Amino acid sequence: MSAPSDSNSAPRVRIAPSPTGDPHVGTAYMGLFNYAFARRHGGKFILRIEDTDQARSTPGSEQAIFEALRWLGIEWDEGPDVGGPFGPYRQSERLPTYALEVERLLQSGHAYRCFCTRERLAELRKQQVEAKGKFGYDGHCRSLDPETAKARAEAGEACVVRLRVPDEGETLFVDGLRGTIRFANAEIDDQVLMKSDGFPTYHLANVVDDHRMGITHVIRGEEWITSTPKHVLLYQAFGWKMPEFFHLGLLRNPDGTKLSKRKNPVSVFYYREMGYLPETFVNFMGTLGFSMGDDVERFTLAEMVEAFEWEKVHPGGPVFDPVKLAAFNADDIRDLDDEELYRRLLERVLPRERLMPMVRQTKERIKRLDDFVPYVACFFGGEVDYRADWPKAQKKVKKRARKEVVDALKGWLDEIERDPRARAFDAEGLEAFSRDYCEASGFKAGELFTLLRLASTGRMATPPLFDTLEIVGKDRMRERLRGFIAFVAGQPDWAAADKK
RNA sequence: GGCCCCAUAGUUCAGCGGUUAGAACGGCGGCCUCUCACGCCGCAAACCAGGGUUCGAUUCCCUGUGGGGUCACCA
Repeated sequence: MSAPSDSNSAPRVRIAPSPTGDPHVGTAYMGLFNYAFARRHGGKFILRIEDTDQARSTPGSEQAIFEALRWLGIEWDEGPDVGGPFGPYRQSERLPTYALEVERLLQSGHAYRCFCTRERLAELRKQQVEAKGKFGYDGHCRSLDPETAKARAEAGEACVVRLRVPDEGETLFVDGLRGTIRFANAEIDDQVLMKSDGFPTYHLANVVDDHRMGITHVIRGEEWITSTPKHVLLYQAFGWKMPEFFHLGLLRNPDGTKLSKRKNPVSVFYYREMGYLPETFVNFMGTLGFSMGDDVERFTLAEMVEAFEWEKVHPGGPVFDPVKLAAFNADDIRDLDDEELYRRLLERVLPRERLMPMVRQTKERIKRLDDFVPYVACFFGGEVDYRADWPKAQKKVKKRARKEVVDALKGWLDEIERDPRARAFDAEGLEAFSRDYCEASGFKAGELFTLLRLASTGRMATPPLFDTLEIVGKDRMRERLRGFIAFVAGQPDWAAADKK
């Protein structure tokens, strides 16, 4: 049961993405650094799926993570699909382990059962916000007698298990990139370890698995710094040897905030579909927060592995600049020989799966086979030119103030992430969602759909809108709509000035 | 707001006590050229501020400022 983690044995590292939605660039980024470190030292790189959030996890996105990482050439040694000596590598399959460990914590008094309802917690939180005081659990159930608490739980009363954090003193750890980081215990919340549905939270599952899988170095994003003391407390409570911690800077949007799909494409698949070369993409990620030194910035994965050391890693959060990525990509495309480029074009741009939906759409609208290409042009590439047809679209919304239009489009863009029907981005779901959205926003279908049509294709005459959007794809549509919104916002207002 | 992290051109990185502070992307100008792109040449562009330490600070320390993260029965 004890893990093989002598300080001089080969390192074991891991990434632990949760399978919710599209494979995130941030996951690939952390994967790259973990991979590079592991390979550099002849260690193992493990992929563990953290699917403890039953509400958000989806089976498809686990596959998507595999696919995205493999596309980039970031291969793992142990994982749910390839197996390994410390499996299972999917947390939903390790529930008994967590139950066992949590019981130990309960018995040693490092954790306690909490029967507070969500309502009470919400109320507590509200008061804390109003009082502008400290946030966090107030310790209501802390002093419950363990035996009676146990009896209540066994009688079926819903409860969670919380970590008992000392009131006094401080908890510290050494970050390999940032030095010693210390937190006053009073600042640390009594973190929930086990949810009422019997699933562990990230904090518990993460520490238990890292220990049991013999993880020696935890390399992850700096968003985790604040919760690391909780993990440290857990290691101490269990009496386990702690791994070394390295918190990398977070990838940022151009405005400096944490990279998010609201502001930037964040799906690895977007970059694949747009035709970035995987080796280029990896190289580009490797220039963020890492440097070979000597002003060298073009390198292969193998070269990065060979050169990898923590002294070359910079802890600040880099902006992910798609313009520079595109420049790298253009450069690498030029370096491909013609045969190779042709092969990649076929594989990436013209595969059967991608073309087939377009074939169906186009069939009854083209007169000659060759018309196909201009007809489907709007399904490829990034930006689209909507300026020519804008006056026509504008007429459809001539009674609206510019701001109304902009807000409606922004709202739609925001909502497609929240609404489950739109999230899948298929024609049927999109239509249902969009019609409801019209109702809610007070826009007529003819108004909104016209705007979306122009934004997505640059034209006023297209196949049915929602079939079109499905083929254009969510990420591409998001990009185009962002561009369109900026364009409209930059137009002079056309509605009468007295209109509210 | 509390706590934590970070800080060199617009952006990504070099620098690791003494440099005309270097490169890439982007920007600007030029050359090449039937156009565009490529290619080539050049220009502008940075050490957040104030205190220390030191013979000497972009570099080490402190404070401030700015940016970011985090404060869930999400990870």
